Amino acid sequence: MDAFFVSVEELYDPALKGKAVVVGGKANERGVVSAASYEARKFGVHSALPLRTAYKLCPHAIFIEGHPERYREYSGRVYEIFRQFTPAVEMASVDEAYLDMTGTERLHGPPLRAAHLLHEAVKAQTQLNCSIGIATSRLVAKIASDQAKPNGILRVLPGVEARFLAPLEVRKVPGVGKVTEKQLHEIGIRRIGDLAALDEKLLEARFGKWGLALAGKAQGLDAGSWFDGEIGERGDPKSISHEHTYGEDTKDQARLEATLAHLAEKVGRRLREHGLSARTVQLKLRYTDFSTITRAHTMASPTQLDIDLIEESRALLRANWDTRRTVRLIGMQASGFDDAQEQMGLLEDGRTERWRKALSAADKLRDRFGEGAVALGSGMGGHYRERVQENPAALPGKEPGKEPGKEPGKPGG
DNA sequence: TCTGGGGTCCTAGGACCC
DNA sequence: TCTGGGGTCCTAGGACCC
Repeated sequence: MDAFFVSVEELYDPALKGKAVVVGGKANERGVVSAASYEARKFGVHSALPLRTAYKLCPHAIFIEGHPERYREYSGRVYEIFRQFTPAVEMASVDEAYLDMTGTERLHGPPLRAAHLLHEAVKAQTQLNCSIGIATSRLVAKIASDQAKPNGILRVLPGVEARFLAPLEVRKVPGVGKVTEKQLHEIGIRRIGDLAALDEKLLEARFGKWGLALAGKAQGLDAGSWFDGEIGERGDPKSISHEHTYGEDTKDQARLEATLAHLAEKVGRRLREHGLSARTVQLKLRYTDFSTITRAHTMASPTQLDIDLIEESRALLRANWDTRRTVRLIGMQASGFDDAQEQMGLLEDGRTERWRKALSAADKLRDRFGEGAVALGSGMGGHYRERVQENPAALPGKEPGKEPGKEPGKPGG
């Protein structure tokens, strides 16, 4: 999709059209640009640029927070359109997909014709622009679609993949970022053609397994890369995480623990939505100097309960936070998943069952009244555990309690 | 410039087991 | 007693993607 977030925002507010628009947050906030309109890009604004820098480059731009729900909704709509063209659709991200069109020629005609129909269908049904790359591998199709932007279609005929790639900068290869680019430049490789001309053994010696994959990519092959394999639905996630960067760094323990509890609830909720239980909980801390640590703990049995995630992550915080240092970011991640359904019934005791029911009731309230509707009574001096033990069936977060901090979405009860 | 948030994959070392 | 080899699991960090 072209300038996806900005384009969706324009559907809701047509006055934005043709203007310099930056999605990602306010101009003076900590954060980076998620998407910039083509007008804003003229001033050098691009995604991943710090918002404060974007403001300096383009002070007249309209800065908006963005609406992730809207992007997910439109992502779902385009997915449905794609599915009318082929059953083999894989959403690679919210605004990017691969379609395996093998064997659809009788239905949709030759590749360029099919792509044109697809382009029209997306435009007609969503009013959004997209760009399409057509090729014999995902790698080349992706690069072709980049080259086709904005709002274009580009086909790389079978057999000319390497010739198409040769003049492009190595940075265009997905997987080659700042670091690899620099390393390649150091040995005199600037274009994909240079890479293709290089001896595979040399690349392997210098970059290991990754070098071998790189050699394949230079020829336009998917093999050895992460999108090696069939195009199809993505399975369950391998990790679920949330993190938060403070507006100003903090060393207030109560505040850190309150934020952590809130993050753990969000992670717990998503585990339950996916029907997953996690064995490993990871804490992440970023200090003021931007140095970042992660500390993990693996439990004997998996969980999808907020209370377990809160306790695990809090223990990690207490054991690993260097209290002399101010914290910029705190985050938590759950991984090491088991299918939750299998666990249930087998291991579930009375406590676990009551918690699961209470949490699913809370999840339903959040569905109806929004994310801030309910929260576990955590960060209130750590007394929730005792209250729970007095009355295990109590709905978590029912009592308003005192506001411990001003973390996002922290409700009044 | 002053650096988000949600992910994936890879590497490397250590513990532990047979 | 001066020290194998293979495998798995866990942890920490880092590159990279959108």
